[in-house]
Amino acid sequence: MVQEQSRSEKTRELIINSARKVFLEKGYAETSTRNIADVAGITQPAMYHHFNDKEAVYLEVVNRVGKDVREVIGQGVLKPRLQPLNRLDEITKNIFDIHPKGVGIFIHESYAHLSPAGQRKLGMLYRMYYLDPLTGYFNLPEVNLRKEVLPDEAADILISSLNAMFSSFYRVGGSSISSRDKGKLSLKLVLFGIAEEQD
Amino acid sequence: MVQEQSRSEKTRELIINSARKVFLEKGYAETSTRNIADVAGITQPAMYHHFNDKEAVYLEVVNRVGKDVREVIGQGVLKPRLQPLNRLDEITKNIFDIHPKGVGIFIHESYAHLSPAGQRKLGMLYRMYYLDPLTGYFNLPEVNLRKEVLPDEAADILISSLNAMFSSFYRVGGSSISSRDKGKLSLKLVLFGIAEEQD
DNA sequence: GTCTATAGAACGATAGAC
DNA sequence: GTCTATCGTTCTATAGAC
Repeated sequence: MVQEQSRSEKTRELIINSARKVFLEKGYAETSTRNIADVAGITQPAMYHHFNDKEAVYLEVVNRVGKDVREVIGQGVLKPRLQPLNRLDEITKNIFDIHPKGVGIFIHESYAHLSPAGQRKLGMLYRMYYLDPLTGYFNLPEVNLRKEVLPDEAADILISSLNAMFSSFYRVGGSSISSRDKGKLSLKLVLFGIAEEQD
Repeated sequence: MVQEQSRSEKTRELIINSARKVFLEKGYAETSTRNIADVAGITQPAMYHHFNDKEAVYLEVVNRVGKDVREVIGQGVLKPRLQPLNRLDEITKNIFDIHPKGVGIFIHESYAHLSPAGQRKLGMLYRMYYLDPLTGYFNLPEVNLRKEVLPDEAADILISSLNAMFSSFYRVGGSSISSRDKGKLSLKLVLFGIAEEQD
């Protein structure tokens, strides 16, 4: 049952998709409502006919992006042919493909600039679309977490630590290895550490 | 040979110490020149008699903070009585004591808001005061790094990953363990990973 | 050396014509 | 539903009196 889209709905979608590009690239604080309007090809005040304020646009974008993230995590967790490590490698690769400048600039750095209500909502969306699906991976029987770390903590640490390596000043593994292998190496470092375990 | 401090030098020191508090707490972008002047008890334009611009104040602050960081790392590396892990635990505790909101908000998040010359200088200061001293630790013969990771990469990963855990939405180890033990646990997770190594 | 006053730019958001 | 015009705020930085 495909519903015909009104002109207003089309413009609203256009704004969301334009905002998605800019918010993912620059984060909430560095994105102006004029940036979004320019990409959408409308004037800045026209945006306010479709959304109450900048925060409402952002949270709708997080909702859209989050659904994509949940989808790629869900796909990855259920791939039975792959070893667990390769499955997680595919998951994290897909997450960072969605976030060209990392997850932190899109989610974590935006948090402080929202209203209290917006902060609560962002925390909820982050948990629902990023952390809970990843917790599903760490709950798999074939994944062995260290006993001090709970599955939902592991999900948060994984995203935050990978993001830190992703946007680091330096580059892991030297300049000779491909970015694909760097992702896999970063993942191994988060999972198994940067040092050899002592006896 | 103690030199008497002129009034101008005293005001300059006052500005730097006030700016240090605010920059460490909020980072470069969220700190206004009025914030700094208010804490110093002067008017905002008076600052411009002592510094060319906001960036110059920030880079002088990074220079001061950085010297303190190099100092606590140097002290920690040379403590021969402690086991290497306890030594690194003491080092990272002291680094994060200097940065009440983490290293990232002070260094990494400021980078994008500086001029190209300022970015080069910040990168230089970060390497000189944070990474190089920590590389000294990872070069110690009793520290066993994973073979894929070079000592200077380890230094960068350590600071970035600890910072990510420090400012994470969630809290490692549950609410029952003290923040002191959380620091030690976070350090272990960076060094040895969050998962059990496979056979 | 520090002040008042203000320039000049960017921002989020609103008013009101069409 | 979209536009032009503009309000009110905040920001870095400068001009010029004292």
